[in-house]
Amino acid sequence: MGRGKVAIRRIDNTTSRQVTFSKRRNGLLKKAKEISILCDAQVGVILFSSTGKLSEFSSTRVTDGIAS
Amino acid sequence: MGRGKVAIRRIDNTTSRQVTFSKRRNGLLKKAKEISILCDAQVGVILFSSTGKLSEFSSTRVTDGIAS
DNA sequence: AACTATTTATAAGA
DNA sequence: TTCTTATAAATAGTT
Repeated sequence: MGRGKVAIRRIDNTTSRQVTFSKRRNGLLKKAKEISILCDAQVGVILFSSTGKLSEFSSTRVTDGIAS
Repeated sequence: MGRGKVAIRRIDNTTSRQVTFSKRRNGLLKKAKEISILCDAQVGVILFSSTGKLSEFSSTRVTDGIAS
């Protein structure tokens, strides 16, 4: 999508890679949430950026079934 | 996307829900793979459909760090 | 399972 | 780095 077509290979430029990570992470988490709601599915997503920053989504609270 | 705009709420019709799950699962797994390659990120996605079927993606082999 | 009309995501640019 | 917008990609409804 976007102004140009992009090949799926590692982005060499560090800044571009981080910008793209931020944008696509938001998109991925949004879609994970949508499919969990639309389709009544249980979904978990976890990402570590190349700088080690964690992002996650889960359709059910992580404490479910552990304690309460 | 698609012929009509769709509200993000549970799809009541079972057939439609399963069809949408298949389509969106494919899209989600594809995007997970793309961000892992483009951005050199570690990514895991796991889905259980409402019928209990499992789908998953991980950017690194699940055995990494467990044995070898 | 294929097909498109449309919506949505997003690559570049500002 | 947040906002814009042209364009690629995903997908809802259809066949």
